[in-house]
Amino acid sequence: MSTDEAVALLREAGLRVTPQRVAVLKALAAESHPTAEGILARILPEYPGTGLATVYNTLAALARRGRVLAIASPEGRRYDLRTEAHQHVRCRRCGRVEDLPEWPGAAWVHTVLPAGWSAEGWQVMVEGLCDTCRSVAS
Amino acid sequence: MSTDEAVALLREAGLRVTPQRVAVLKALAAESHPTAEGILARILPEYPGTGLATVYNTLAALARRGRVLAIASPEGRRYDLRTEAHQHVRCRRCGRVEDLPEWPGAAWVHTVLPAGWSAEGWQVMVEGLCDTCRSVAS
DNA sequence: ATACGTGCAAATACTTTGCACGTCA
DNA sequence: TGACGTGCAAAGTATTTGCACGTAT
Repeated sequence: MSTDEAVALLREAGLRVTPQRVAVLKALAAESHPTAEGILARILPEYPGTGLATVYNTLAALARRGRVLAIASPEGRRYDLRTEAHQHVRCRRCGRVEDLPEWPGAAWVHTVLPAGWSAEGWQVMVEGLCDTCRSVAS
Repeated sequence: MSTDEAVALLREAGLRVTPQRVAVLKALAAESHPTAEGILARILPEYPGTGLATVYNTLAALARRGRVLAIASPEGRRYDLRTEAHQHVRCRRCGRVEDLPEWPGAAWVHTVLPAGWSAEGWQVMVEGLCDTCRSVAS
């Protein structure tokens, strides 16, 4: 993601543009589903002194506005620049997360909700082992 | 779940039978997808003094043997007596989780994995608002 | 100018672990 | 009896919050 794109995204979201926020967005685009720590690690070389709290604050602000998706997993949260892909595979050994192509079950969702519930979205999480972890010991 | 069923489940899993573990299993059966705290709260009246660590230990032991499923969500983990249902709805306001009937497209999973990955399971999490939260303010 | 964002540190969960004692098999 | 489980407390992690200072608009 270019700086200009990051700036535009922040403005559209109604957030002030700061170098740290631009850096968070670039880190989100550069790495697939990073953790907050992973994002910070990517930012520090360019902006030493950036605080982890700022990363969390930025992610929370973006998530509240629907620009970023928080993915809960047993190894902690990971973040995703929200695209239309809400289906992921997670490696049970290393926690890595990757996208999957679109899930064909969207119509099914609306036919099976318990009475009185409404659906606003969904996530599919496939669990398995990634290429790297499979090639290492078992 | 009856005491006898709980005892049988523990024996099958190769775990020692203790009153606390039986109580954890009964709590899991009595409440839909409780949190560790919720399980403890349900146990305390009958077994005052039970420790939260014991609940976590029991859940971890059962999860390791595949008798219980840990469900990660932004509001923390919830636990489920493992049945074959791995599709859930979660209320975005109160965090409640309920089961959905089986999604008929399991075959899809195996056709979309990234190269080199293997799949061991999957979960579908639909997000929305539950009946109670919908009827309260917006 | 002023509201919002930042960095630090402290606070808050939530979950795991160490240890001495008790108990199931 | 001996290994495993329990309860308590302490230790980890992960995330959020308070506050004084800085900066984007």
